[in-house]
Amino acid sequence: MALELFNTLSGKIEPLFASDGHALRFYCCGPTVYDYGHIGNFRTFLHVDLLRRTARLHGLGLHHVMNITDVDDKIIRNALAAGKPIGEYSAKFEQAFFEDMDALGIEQPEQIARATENIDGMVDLIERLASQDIAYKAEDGSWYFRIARFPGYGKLSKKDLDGIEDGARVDVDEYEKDAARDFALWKATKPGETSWQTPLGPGRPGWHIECSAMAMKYLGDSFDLHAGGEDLMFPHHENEIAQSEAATHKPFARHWFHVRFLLVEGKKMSKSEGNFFTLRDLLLKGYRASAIRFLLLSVPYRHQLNFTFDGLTESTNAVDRLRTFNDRIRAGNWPATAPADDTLSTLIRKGDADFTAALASDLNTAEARAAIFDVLRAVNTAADQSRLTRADAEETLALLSKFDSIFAVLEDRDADLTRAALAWAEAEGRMDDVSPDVLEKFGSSGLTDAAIDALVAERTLAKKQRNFARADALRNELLEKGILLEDSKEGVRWKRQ
RNA sequence: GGCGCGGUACCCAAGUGGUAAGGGAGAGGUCUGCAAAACCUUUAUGCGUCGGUUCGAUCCCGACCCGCGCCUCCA
Repeated sequence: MALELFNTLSGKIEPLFASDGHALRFYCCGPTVYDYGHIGNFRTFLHVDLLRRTARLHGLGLHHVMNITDVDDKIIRNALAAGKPIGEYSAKFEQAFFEDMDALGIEQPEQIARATENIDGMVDLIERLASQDIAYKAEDGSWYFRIARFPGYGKLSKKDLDGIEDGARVDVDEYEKDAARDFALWKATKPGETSWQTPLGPGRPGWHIECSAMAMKYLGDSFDLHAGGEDLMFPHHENEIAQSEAATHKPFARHWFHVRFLLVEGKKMSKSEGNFFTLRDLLLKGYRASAIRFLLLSVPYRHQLNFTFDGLTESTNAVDRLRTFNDRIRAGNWPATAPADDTLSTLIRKGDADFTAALASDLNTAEARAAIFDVLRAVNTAADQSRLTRADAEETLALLSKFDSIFAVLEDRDADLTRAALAWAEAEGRMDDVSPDVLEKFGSSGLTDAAIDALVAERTLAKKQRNFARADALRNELLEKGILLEDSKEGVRWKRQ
C-alpha cells in the first residue's frame, strides 16, 4: 500500500514519493533558538519524525533538511538583555533543543542549516529577485518583496489577496513599502543590532528568505515536501513559495505537510493562560518522556490534540502495558512446537498489515495503535492459555520491533532522562520546578538501579525460603520509594511508579 | 468579517452508506503464600440537533446549536 499524505497545497490526500526515485527530499522549518522548546513545538517535530520513520518503512531514503533560526528579533532582544553575543546566546538553546529532541526520540535530520551560516545564499536570492524588480529597497535600507509581481500568492493558504489588504490587519510599518502586504526580505540595521555587511547594504535577513535560500541550497529549486506547524502556512510558507518561485520560475515544494496546533487543557497554550509547558517542565513534574512522545503521536497530525495531564497519565499506562507485553514475550521460553492451528499467526499478520496500512493512510497513528493492541490481546490470551508457540512469539516480536521503529517507546530511557532533567534544574537553579516526587525518586537520596536490583534479589531469596514477613517488608520498603514489584511466571520485574 | 476544523460511551479517540476499532478509568473474574501487578471479560439499539436523499445514514446533502484554530510574533 502506497504511502499517502494530505497535501495542503492541493487540499487532497496524495501519494508521497521521492521524485528522484531514491530519497525523499524534504525541508522542515526548525526552531528559533531564543528559549527552551515547548510541547507544542515538539508536537510538530514529533510528527515530522513520524513521517520520516514511516517513509523509511516504505523503503524511501531520507534527505531531510531542518533550519535553525539563530538570528531574529527575539534572539537579538534576549541576547542583549543577557549581555551576550547572539551566537553565544543562541548556541545554548540550540543545544537544549537537540537534547529535548533526543529525549523525545526524534531523529536528527540529515542536514542542519543555521541561518547565520547561510547569509550569502540569502543575499544572492534577494539580488536575483531585485534583478527582476521583484525585490526593492526602501528608504531606510530594508528590502521588500513586491507581492504584486507574484500572481500565485495565496495559493497555499487559499488566501484572497484583496481580503488580506482590506482586512482588519493593516501592517503598520515604520518604513516605506510600496504595498502594505509586501514583506521584508532584508532588514536594515538598527543601532546596537547584529548586522552583516553585504551588497544589499548592512542588515540582517528576514525570516522568510532564510528558509527559501537554505531549502534550495540543500535540496535544489524543486523538492518533494516541506513541513511545519499550521501557523507557518501563512505568511511564512506562502512567502517562501513567492520568493523561490519568483526567482526560479520552477515549482518549489511539491507536497506541503502542516501539523495542527495542540491545545492544553482545552485552550491554546500561552504563558498568560498558565498552560505553557516545556518538555523540561513536564519531566520535572514527574511525567515520562516516553509518555509525552506517545501522547503527542497518538492523535493524528491533522487533528487538534487536547493535551491534558489525565491524557499523559493514560499514555503512561498504555506505554507500560506495551512494555510489559514486549518484556513478557521476549523473556518467555515459548515451546517450539507446531501451533494447533494458524489462527494466532493469521491474527498477528493481520495486525501487521493493519498497522502498516493505517500509517500509510495519512499517518493514522490512532488506527496503527489499535492494530498493535489487538495483537497484544490475542497473544497475551494465547500465552495465558499456554498455547503461544515460539514461532508466533517471534512473529510478535518482529511486529513489535516494527511498531517501535515508528513509535519508539519500548526502550525504557525514562529514568535516565528524568535524571538528566533534574541535573539541568540543579545547574540552572530551577529546583523550585522539581516535584517532591521526582526529587525523592531520582534525587541523590533515590535508589539507583543497582540498589533496587539488590533489594529485589534479597526479597526473591526470602520468598524462596518462605520468609514472607521479610519479603513483604522489602516489598513495602521499595514501594515507599516508588518502586513497584511484579511477580510473574517469567520472574520478578520492577518499575518506577 | 474571511478561511478552516471538530462535536462518537465516564474520559481520550478511530471509523464506515448496511448496522459502532483501540486506549484509559470503573466493575467482575483468573492467577498468587498474601497483596500489588499482570492477564481475561465487560461497559454506546447509538455516533451534537432537526430536516432531506436512500431499501438502509453516525457516515451523503441542507439548516441550526456548541467548541476550537488560522487570518498578527507564534509549532
